Amino acid sequence: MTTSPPTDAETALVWFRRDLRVDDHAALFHALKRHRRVFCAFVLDTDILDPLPRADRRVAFILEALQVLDDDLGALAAGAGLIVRHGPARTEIPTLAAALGAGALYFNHDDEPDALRRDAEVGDTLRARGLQVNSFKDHVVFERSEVLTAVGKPYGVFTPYKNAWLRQVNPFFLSNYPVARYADRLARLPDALNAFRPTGPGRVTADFAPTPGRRVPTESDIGFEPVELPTLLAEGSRGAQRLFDDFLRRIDHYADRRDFPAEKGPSYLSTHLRFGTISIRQLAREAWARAQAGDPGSATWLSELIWRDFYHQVLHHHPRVVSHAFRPEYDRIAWASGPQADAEFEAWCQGRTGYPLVDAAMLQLNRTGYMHNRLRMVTASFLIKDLGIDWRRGEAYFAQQLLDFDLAANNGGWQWAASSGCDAQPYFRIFNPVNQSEKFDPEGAFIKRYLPQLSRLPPKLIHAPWLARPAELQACGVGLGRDYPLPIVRHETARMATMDRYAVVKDRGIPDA
DNA sequence: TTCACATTCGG
DNA sequence: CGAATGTGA
Repeated sequence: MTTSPPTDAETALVWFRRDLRVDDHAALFHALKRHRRVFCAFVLDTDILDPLPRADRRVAFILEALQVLDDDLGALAAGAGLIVRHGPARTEIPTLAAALGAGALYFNHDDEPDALRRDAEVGDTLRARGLQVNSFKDHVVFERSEVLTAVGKPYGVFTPYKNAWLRQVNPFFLSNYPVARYADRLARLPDALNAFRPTGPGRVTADFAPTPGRRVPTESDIGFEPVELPTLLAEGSRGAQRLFDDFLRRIDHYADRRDFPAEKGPSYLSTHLRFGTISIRQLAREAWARAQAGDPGSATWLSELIWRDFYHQVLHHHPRVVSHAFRPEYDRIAWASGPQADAEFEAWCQGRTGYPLVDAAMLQLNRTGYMHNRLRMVTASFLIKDLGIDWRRGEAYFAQQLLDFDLAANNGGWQWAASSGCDAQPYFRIFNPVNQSEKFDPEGAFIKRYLPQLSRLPPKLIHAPWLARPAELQACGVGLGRDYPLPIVRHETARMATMDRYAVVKDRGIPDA
C-alpha cells in the first residue's frame, strides 16, 4: 500500500542567506518548480549583526548585493522582488512564512555550526506548524558525505580527496539550475511588502511597512555606519560576473602568477563565493572544461575550488575544529601569552612587526578587507611560528577583517599553518619570512604599495632592512625605529623556540605510568 | 515478453 | 554524465 504524496502548497518562501543571486540557485529552482507563488526573503539577522563593530565592510557588501538581487527578481517577473527583514532570523522567518501564508520553506545548506543550529530551530518551528521544509546543496560542488573513501570514510588528506572529486564530477553536477524557466511563478509583492521602514535611529520594526518605497535598507537604517567598498566588489552578482569575465581572460596565467602578490594573478572572487553572488557550479564548470582541454592555469584554479569543498567537508565531519586542533595532540602546545605576547599580537595586527612583507600584508588586510592567499600563509606562519601565538587568535582577527571570511576555509587555512589540521604543513616546516619575501615579491613592489616609507630601498635591502648598513638606510631616507619598526623578533631564534614549543606533539600521550 | 534505443531524471 | 525508465517493433 502506498500513500499519495501530499499536494504541494500553492505558496512557498525562499530564504536567501549565503546565495545572493537569482541565477543557478538550487533552492529557488526547486521552489519555483513545485509551487505556484514563490516569495523571496533575506533576513538581516540581528543575532549575527548585533555583536559586530558598527562599521563593517561585509554589511555594505551584503546590502549592495541585496539591492542587485531585488532588481534581478524584478527583471525576472514584473512586480517581484526581495523581502528584507531585520531581526533574529529564528523568529523572522516563521513570522514571515505565516504572514505570507506559505506552506513550504526553501533554503540552501549552510554547514557552519551556528547556522545549522539556527536552521534546525526554524525548521522545527515550521514543521510543527505543518509547513514543508526543504533544503538543498548549493554552496559547494560536493558536500558533506558526497565524496568518501572506498571504505566509506571522509578523506583527511587533500590529494586523494581531489582525485576522488575529479573522478566523481561530471557536467551534470556542474550544470546550471534553470531558474528563468519558471520565472512567472515569482510572486508579485503586495504593496504592504514594498518598503523597508526604519523606525527611529538604528532600529527597524519587524512589521510590514505600509508605504511603497525602497525595499533594501541602507547601513544607517540598520544601525551601521556607511563604509566604502573596494570598487572590485561593487554591484553584487552583476559585479561578480564582470570579475569572472575578466579572470577568464587570464586564467591560463593563474598557475604562474598566483603566488606573486604584486601581480594581478588571483580571481578576486572569494567574497562572491562566500556570499553566493556567483555560483560555484558556474566557476567550476568553466575551470573544469578548460582544465580538460589541457590548460594548466585552469587546472590549478580548479584545485583551489576543490580545496574549498574539502574544507567545507572537513568542517561538516569535524565541527570541533572550530575551537580545537584537528589533531588533538596540537592542543597540548603552550602558546605564548602575557603582556609581551599581547603586544606582539597587536604589532602583528597593525602591521608593525618590522618584517616588510608581513606588515604590508597586514596593511592590505586592514585597509581593503582582502589579503592575497600567499600572504595569508606568510602572516599566519609568522604569528604562529615566529611569535608563538595561538593560531585561534589570528583566525579570529582574520574573521573580523576579511570580506571573504568563511569559517571552513579560514579555519582550514589557519590549522594548515599551525600544522594542527588535516593535511597540514608539517610542524618543522617553518616559513622564513625573508625568504618568502625574496621569492614572492622579488622587487618589493607589493611591499612598496603598502609601505611607501620603504619605497627607495633597493630589492636587495627591502626584504630585511635591519641588515642594511646605517649609511645605506640613511641614503634611502629610512630611519629604522622611526619611519619603520625594527623587527620584533629574530627569525632564527624564534624558529628554535617553535621547535621546542612543538616538541610536545611528538609525545605519544601518557607513556607508562 | 524481449530487446534496442529514446527520453527523463537527478545535482 | 550515467542510471532508470519508457516506447515500439
